[in-house]
Parts: sequence; C-alpha cells; structure tokens
Amino acid sequence: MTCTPTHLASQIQEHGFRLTRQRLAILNILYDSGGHLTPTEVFQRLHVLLPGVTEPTVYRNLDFLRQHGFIHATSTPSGRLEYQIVTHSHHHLTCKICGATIEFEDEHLQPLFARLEEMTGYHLSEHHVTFMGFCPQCKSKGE
Amino acid sequence: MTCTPTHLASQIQEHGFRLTRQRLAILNILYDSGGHLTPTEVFQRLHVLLPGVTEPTVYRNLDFLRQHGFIHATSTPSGRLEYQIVTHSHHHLTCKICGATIEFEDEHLQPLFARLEEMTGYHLSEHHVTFMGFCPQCKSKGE
DNA sequence: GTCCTTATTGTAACTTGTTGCAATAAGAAA
DNA sequence: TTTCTTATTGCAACAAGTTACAATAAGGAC
Ligand SMILES: [Mn+2]
Ligand SMILES: [Mn+2]
Ligand SMILES: [Zn+2]
Ligand SMILES: [Zn+2]
Repeated sequence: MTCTPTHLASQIQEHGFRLTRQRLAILNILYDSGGHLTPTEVFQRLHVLLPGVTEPTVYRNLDFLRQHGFIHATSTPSGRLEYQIVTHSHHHLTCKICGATIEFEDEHLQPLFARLEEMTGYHLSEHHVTFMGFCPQCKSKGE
Repeated sequence: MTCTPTHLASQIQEHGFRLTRQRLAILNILYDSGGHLTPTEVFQRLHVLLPGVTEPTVYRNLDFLRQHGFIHATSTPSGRLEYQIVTHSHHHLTCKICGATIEFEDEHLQPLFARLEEMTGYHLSEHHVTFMGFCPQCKSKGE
C-alpha cells in the first residue's frame, strides 16, 4: 500500500475527482506530520502554504478525503475528530488521565469484527478505532 | 443496577458532590428519553424546565456526570458526543449510510478487552463504544 | 432558622465546526 | 490555446462547544 501524497493524488484523479491545490496541500500536510492532526492544526499549516484558504475548505476536504477512503479519522475522548494518512492498519488505546496513546495492530480486532458481522449482518468498515482506558502509570489513580 | 434519577441523585450526594436543580433535571431528561441525547437536545428540554439555564451548564454537567460514571457518552460518526443513562452494558453498531443503529451486549467485547489489557498493560474502561459499518440493506451500495 | 464556605452557575467573549450561495478554477473538449 | 461545464472554493452568517471570572446557591455548622 503506497500512501504518498503523489500516489493519493493520482487516485483522486482516477476516481474522477478534481485535484485542487488545497486538496493536494492537505495531503502533504497530513503526510509530513506522520500522525494525527485536528482540522484546526491542518488549517494553521495550510494557511502558511496557501494564504487565502478558509476553514470550510479544510473541513470539507478532510471529510471528502475520509469519505472516499484516502485518509482516516478517529474520535478523541472529547468528541472531536483527528485525521491521518494510515499506512499500516491500526487502532488506538488512549489513557483517559494522561492521554498516553499506543497503537495496536488491526488483526487483533478482526476476530471480534468477524463475530459481529456474523451476528448482525452488518459489514464492519472501521479501520481506525480509539479505545479509552488507564495506562499502567495512571491505573492506580482512578476508575 | 438501579439507574433512576432518584438513585443517581443520592449517589451524587454520597460522593460529596452538590445536587443542583440543573443536575437533577438533566438526569431526569436523560432518563425520560431512554436513549442518546446530544448536548443541544438536553439544553432545549432543560430550557423548558428551568428557563434561566445556559449552555455551559449543560456541557459542564454532562461532562461531570460522565467523568464520575453516572452517565455514559458515545461518539457519533461525525465526531460529536451523545449521552445516555446506561442501564444495561452495551455497545453500538451504526450504518455509515442510513444511520441505522443496533446494540450488542458488552460481553462480546470482553475477550478483546482482556487480550488488549494483557498485551498492553492498560486497563480498558470503555463501556459504550460505537463501531461503524454498513447495514444489510446498504451493504451492496458502498465501501 | 441564620451564617459560612466554596462548588456550581450565568455572563460574556471566544474557539471550533457548518451551511447557502455566488465566484472561481480544474479538467475535458474543441 | 481557448472555450465550456460544473465541482470546488471563498464569503458571510450561523450553530455548537469552551473558557475566565464574578455572582449565586447547596449543604454543613451553629
Ligand atoms: Mn492512528
Ligand atoms: Mn447506548
Ligand atoms: Zn496515563
Ligand atoms: Zn444502512
């Protein structure tokens, strides 16, 4: 799976979507960051590259790219979205107290997904889930 | 597990927190609804009961009640939070296309949680997770 | 009941996210 | 290259959510 901005850009065009300067810049920003970015963080960096750009363009493009599978979103504990170019399928475990986040491989979720699909008839499409808990350091402090 | 507003109210006081009219009214609203409510929905209903109440009070109390385990929150696909008084431990499966949501019992998630806890040293505290996918009706239409 | 302490509230200003619509520019066609 | 179509953008106004701080009221002591 190649997930460079260049590769994603041609995917976008192959699907018949327009490759705007804004869209390409957002892909570059996400790629360079390597991790998760909030829409505000994307906007701040994008504003440097393309001074005229506005917030609605950022929100609309992040949602557009996510809807078509070019990037992934995950919910934070506070109910916001963060975006990322996912190169290896993974999920997250975040400490409710200190925020420490670790990743775990998608394969660990597959048995559960298989069972849920069998039970419910749904097709599970989630590839970037965040679970909440307490890290080893904070475990003693609270429930 | 008794989860009536009256019972939750005494729990709040037993923990040394103050039982304000606003706090009690929010519990009643969530209890009467029976399902998930957004902060805005809670505010609209609360405003009828206690005309002077403001949005920050709603957001602060929903977060307060959640933090101390009196109510539960779950993330929607659009990255917002919804709140509920959870009487039986359950999770959700939501269709990305039509929004159809079904519940499944907590016990199905326990084997995964046990394995993650063992692998990572984290203590998983999540009791109200929403997974995304495609319902049987919408399954054919998109990935 | 009155008094006291301070957790909780309302206010005002702010940040973050969304929507309708006219102006623009991506990409196809000539 | 120039022209054409329309997806995408910027703009303006709005909705949702957060914060600092002074005013209020919950609940314990008397
Ligand atoms: Mn990730
Ligand atoms: Mn629920
Ligand atoms: Zn921690
Ligand atoms: Zn559906």
